Amino acid sequence: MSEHPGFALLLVQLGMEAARQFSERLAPLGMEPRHVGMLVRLAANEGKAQQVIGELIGLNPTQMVFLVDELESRGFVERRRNPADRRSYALYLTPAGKDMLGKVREVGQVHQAKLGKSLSQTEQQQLTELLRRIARDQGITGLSLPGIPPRRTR
Amino acid sequence: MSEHPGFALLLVQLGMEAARQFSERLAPLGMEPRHVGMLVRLAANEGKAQQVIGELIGLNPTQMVFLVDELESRGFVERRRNPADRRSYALYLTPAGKDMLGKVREVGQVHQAKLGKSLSQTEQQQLTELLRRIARDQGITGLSLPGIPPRRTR
DNA sequence: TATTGTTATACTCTATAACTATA
DNA sequence: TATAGTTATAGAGTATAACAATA
Repeated sequence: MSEHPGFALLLVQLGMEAARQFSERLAPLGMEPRHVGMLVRLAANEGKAQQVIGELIGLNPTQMVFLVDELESRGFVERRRNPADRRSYALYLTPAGKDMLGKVREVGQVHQAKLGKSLSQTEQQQLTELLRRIARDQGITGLSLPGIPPRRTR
Repeated sequence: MSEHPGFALLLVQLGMEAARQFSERLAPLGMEPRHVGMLVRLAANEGKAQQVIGELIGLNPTQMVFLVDELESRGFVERRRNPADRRSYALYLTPAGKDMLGKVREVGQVHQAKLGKSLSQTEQQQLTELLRRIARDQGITGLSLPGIPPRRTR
């Protein structure tokens, strides 16, 4: 087990390492993985209610409050009252948020390139295909990133 | 990014899922991933000092105290005073600890089989080979499992 | 004085429950 | 009464610092 780890253990270890490196590479942008999950999901679901977006990312209402607070205070996300139901907020990406999302995607590409630099292009495609098959089989659909929770500083 | 995730994101997501499932499958044995890390490392390093083992797993002296406490109270690990240096403890697996390690390895095999059930044997070998290459390239050698920390109940 | 293992403490993360304002 | 979002609080997880025994 320790000498010749199988793919199950390798997945866990590489997953942790990939997350750690991604987090490190996001740091210069002042972003963390949980912010990325939010921006990506929001880009595909603008105008939906805060808690609806939260369910898509896998965050509860409480976590959403702080995460949206952070991104709103940095001008990446906007809360707009829904006139039809004044209890709920509709969430939108601001232009600055879209810019940041672009930068984050670039970081993601560099990140993946460095992670896979010992594999050929063909091998990277093979790997992606194999992992996708497992993910589909295991019912992994959402964009769940290590859910480091929001900080309490308003 | 959300539509067709690359292997970097897939690694993170599958790694988290694999860890979650492994943890679930260990539960009937009353074990958690951090215990497994300890037993596996200890099997290959019996008689070494507590803090030396700790470094191999990536746990600090404080965490080691609680983790060894847990495993010792369950009769899987034994602390023996080192006559040459009475400050340090040499750690050993008990027979019960070796039995448990065997069961844990079985769980690990079942776990991997279920995780890879949508891949052929050949594909599983391909995947393992590709992941090993990345792990080697990224300098991942140790047996680091999600380091859920020990509980404070003595 | 330095080191092994231990204990105490503070800090962060996370989940849950209580609260407000609208419905 | 129920729901969206918010705030408060308590429990776990984690890192760090202080401590006792031995070297």
